[in-house]
Amino acid sequence: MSRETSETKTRILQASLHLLELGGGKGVRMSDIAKRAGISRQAVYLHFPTRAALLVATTHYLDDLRGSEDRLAPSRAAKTGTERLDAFIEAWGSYIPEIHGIAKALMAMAETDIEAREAWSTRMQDMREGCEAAIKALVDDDVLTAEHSIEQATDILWTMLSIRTWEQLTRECGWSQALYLKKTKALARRVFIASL
Amino acid sequence: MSRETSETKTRILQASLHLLELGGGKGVRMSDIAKRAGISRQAVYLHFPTRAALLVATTHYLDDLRGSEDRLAPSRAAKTGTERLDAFIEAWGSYIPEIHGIAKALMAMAETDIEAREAWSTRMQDMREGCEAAIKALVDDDVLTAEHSIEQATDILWTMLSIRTWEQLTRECGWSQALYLKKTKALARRVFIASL
DNA sequence: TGATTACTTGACATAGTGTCAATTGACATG
DNA sequence: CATGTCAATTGACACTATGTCAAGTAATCA
Repeated sequence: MSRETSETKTRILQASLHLLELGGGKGVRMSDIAKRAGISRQAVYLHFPTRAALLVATTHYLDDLRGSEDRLAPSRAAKTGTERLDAFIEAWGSYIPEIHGIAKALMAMAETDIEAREAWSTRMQDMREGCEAAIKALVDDDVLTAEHSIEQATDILWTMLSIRTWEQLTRECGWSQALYLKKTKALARRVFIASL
Repeated sequence: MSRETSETKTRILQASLHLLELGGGKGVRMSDIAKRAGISRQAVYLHFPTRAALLVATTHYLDDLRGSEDRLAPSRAAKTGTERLDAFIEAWGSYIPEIHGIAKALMAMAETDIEAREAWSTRMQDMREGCEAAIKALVDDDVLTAEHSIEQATDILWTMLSIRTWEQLTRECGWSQALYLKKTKALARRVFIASL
């Protein structure tokens, strides 16, 4: 929306993003970000009122950079419900590693900070809409498993595709990104598609 | 193992457990615990060197209280693999709400503290063994879906039964505990059992 | 020349963990 | 009774990180 972003503001966002991506979201302090942006710690507060606000702004900055909307184009263009499900998992699942650092920081912050919690919640709600659209495409094709309502199926897909689930499978279980994508797609088909 | 737990130590653990269960793991401070145990904040450190150590000790205390081992008896006694899978989900899934508060605190601490991370990791690894046993029972009955190796099936079940997944479904999606159990069992059958 | 803007420096408040030293009260033992 | 020990108390302090405030500087614009 609002352009007119000052050069320094952008430098701060770049610094924030870089450190967050690098360190996997681990303890990135205001002073770290300031140092990398080449300004004093206090100057950061001239642009962002709190750490939470900076983290939130960083996610928006990342979205702008990576064009999160465009990623969903193939999903929306899919001909069949099954294809759409696959495409959505591919798109979101491939986006996760890129946003993981910042997501982790925001999730941690959300434990204590309301602003951060709401920002995170909104983002996840957006993602949920993608899940719902994919599920509805299955319903349109009349292939959704009978045992799930649309809402419950959406809940399940949303949970399968959560960042925490991705973390557990790739970090704790050591799955490669490719394996994660392949298995998640197969799992989703098995769970949601009736005609197997 | 080591008995000889002093009365005060026990009071601290009780206080810790109570506050953690109550507040859902939200910001329970050393001073809160001390106050509830009826001693000074500094006195807590006479019994537990760090907050992390206290949290870890609290989980062990909870296990002793609730007899986490006994819960798995029905699972181990199950006749068929499918029954075992159901019984394991029932046992662990019912345990989650009881440990959720302390688990959340420990998970949050694990982000920064090595001691906490290792303690948590060990507990989750224990749980994973239960998953593996359930999966192996399916293999023994020759009903495990062909597409999963034992290890991958274990990974998937482990993730399905993670605390994060429970949190998402019951907290974010508003599922009741009963619905969570029912759906999780159904999902596990659908994913792992071939002869459907 | 003077005002405005962006930034700097240094000091400070606050919150929470963890440490330390000096002290108190209870109880046990020679 | 004297002594020592143990558990706990109090108060002070170090440390880390966020966030605030005031005073000063340097560049730019009118």
